[in-house]
Amino acid sequence: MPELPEVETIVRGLRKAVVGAQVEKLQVIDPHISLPEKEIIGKRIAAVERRGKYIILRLEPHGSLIFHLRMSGRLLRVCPPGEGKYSRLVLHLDTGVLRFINPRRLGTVEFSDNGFPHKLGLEPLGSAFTVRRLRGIVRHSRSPIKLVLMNQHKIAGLGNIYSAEALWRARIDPRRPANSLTAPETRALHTGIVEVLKDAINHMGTTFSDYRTADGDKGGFQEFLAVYGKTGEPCPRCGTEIERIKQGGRSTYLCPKCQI
DNA sequence: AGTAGGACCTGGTGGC
DNA sequence: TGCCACCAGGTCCTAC
Repeated sequence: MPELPEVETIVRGLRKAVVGAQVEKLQVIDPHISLPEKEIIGKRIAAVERRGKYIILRLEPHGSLIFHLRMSGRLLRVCPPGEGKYSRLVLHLDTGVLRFINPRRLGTVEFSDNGFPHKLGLEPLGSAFTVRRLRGIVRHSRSPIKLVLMNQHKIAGLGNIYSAEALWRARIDPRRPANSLTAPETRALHTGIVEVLKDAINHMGTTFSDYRTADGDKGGFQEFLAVYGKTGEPCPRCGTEIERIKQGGRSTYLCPKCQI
């Protein structure tokens, strides 16, 4: 469920609380999870980082635990009453407990001893993500622009909500072939992406149902969505009814009048 | 190269 | 209450 802003919020919440903590015990509840206990028990957490939608707990002196929450996972330092039901892994730290909650079991956790093992595209909030680089990404594909934005090998961190919202901000129809975007449209899209992600981080992400911060709180950005999940409601810019369409098997929301 | 469909999993919701 | 269809912040794989 979480996209970049939600994962970033979780990472910031964890960072404050678990950096420097020592892992005392691993409680593996889901038999699908296999971790090398010897590499983890007794280690201290050196850092908490985000790459795309992955959460990385770096251990001292080497190794890391890498989580991906997929659709419904949570990583909770504070677990509200009754919400520990789908705990699949519990990390007992000398400063408290960290729960990996994963109701649909789509989320993953793995140990890596040699860096980050996944290939990902540009970080949209990194300094390398320039208009120029976005132009380079966009003009080599005839796929619909929304699918390009959601491709983690190209840009890492955008998912269904924020790609739809960024396209609305840039007034671009999500079905447009990526390589049909003009230079001004690409510039507007770059701005839309960066700003929607920053705005969402400032509100601790978007909570529909599952997502919680590491402290168990809901995000607040759902109040500020323009199109996502707003079928039939008026476009905040022009008042036209928001439409829902399907792309790549996922719902996309758009304003049929001001996204062209 | 693109795109559709299914697989992985489980739970919530709305219609009849 | 029961059953059914469809929905879900993700990603990977196969097949036209």
